[in-house]
Amino acid sequence: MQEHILVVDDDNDVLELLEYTLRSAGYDVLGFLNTKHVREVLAQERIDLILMDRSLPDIEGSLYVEMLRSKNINIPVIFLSGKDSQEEIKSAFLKGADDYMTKPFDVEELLLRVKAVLRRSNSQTKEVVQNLEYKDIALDLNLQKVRIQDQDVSLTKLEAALLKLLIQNRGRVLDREYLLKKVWKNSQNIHQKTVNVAIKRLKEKIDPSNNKEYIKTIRGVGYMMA
Amino acid sequence: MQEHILVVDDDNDVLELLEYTLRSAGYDVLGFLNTKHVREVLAQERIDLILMDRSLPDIEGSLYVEMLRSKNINIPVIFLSGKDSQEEIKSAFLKGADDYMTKPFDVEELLLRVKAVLRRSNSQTKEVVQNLEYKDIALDLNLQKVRIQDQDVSLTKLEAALLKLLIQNRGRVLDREYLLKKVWKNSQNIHQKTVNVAIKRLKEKIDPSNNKEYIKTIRGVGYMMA
DNA sequence: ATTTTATGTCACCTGATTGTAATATTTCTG
DNA sequence: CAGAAATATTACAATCAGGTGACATAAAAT
Repeated sequence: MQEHILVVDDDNDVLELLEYTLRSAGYDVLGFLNTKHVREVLAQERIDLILMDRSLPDIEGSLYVEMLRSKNINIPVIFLSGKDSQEEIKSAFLKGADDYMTKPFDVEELLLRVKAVLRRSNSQTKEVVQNLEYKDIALDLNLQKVRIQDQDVSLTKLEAALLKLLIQNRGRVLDREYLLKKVWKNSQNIHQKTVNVAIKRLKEKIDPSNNKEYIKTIRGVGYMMA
Repeated sequence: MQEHILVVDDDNDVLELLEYTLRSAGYDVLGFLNTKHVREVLAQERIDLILMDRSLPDIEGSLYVEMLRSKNINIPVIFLSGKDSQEEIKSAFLKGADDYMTKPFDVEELLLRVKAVLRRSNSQTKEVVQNLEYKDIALDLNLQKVRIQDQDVSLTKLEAALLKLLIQNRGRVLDREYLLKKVWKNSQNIHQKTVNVAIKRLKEKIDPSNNKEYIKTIRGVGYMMA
């Protein structure tokens, strides 16, 4: 999957250079001239690395990173700075930097350092898939199977995605349009009837004798799990 | 737990300075004047970080690291070097460096960079280059061999890396994206289908008669052991 | 430099999955 | 209860995911 890099630099020329360079190297780049909206973005997007100028209009970059670290946001940070004194560099590391480059920097070296930092930090992100439960159904999203009353049933990708959504939204009716958007994602021109069939197939898997009523049909609307 | 740092520098004065500095900072330090016994040490001890001079008597430091990386030894490395040209620095990163400091260096900055690298890599490289077992498979990572029911089978680099990852994550499904990142590392533009072929070849090696089911395919997701 | 080995890619095959359309059944309304 | 609308069921074709063997290139060994 593409890696996402957030860049903050108040010099528009430098920012554009960084954006261009990183995009050319295949990264997804979000560039900002100040830190105003950075918190929101971090809350909403998956960011793998932050490149940050130190001298920003609103706040000193390393102070901002120190604040992030204090909020337990441990995304790797590489500082870019015109200041190259030992003291400046050391204080940046103390505030949570992963690397520090002084301007003017060689873009190739920057790319290599970016890569090096990502290599170390990424593998740390072993996503732990949480499993969901509903009544006597235990959905294992890792193995894509359900355990129902000590019976293991394996699901297909589609079935697993459907069941996950239903369990996550238990008590809420999910209409076909919503299901198509969430489960079938970008696929174009999928008929709403397709949902009916998919639900039917899922029902058959998790309740072959058809006496459990895990999934309820809400006529005229969609489906739900009680 | 105390962290173990291996230092290689052919200048005895520098080596002693590094040993003293790092020990004072609470690390366990193993110092060497050349790379002769490094491989053995790596095989026996848990090493968390390597500090390496580039100009060594027996081999250029970055070439040595490149060799280690090619053997799937991914312990973080910080280079120390008198050479400060862009080309030198870039080539070091290309060969697998995590950071690069030019001599003469500020010891405090060195300590901070050491700390930064260790912070990122810690959870990852906790294990010694150890041998792993799974059922009746014993994987020897140093010799790149498996012993299966008293049969020695030699593996390729790729096969060993794959099998290592699978065994380490037994019970967990590893998807193709994850495998590409961990096993194929930085290589760009590798097709996900390539994983299928690699797994197939590994299966063939460790289970020629194809009746053991060591590696299970989870359709739509990836592969797992157990 | 030559030979061998390792590895990525491709084409093809198989079986599983899934969308669709045709048909049956249920549910709702009057 | 009849008729219409919604949903369930079934069958079938298209697609897809993964396995397999062949081949070309890259890497390693000699």
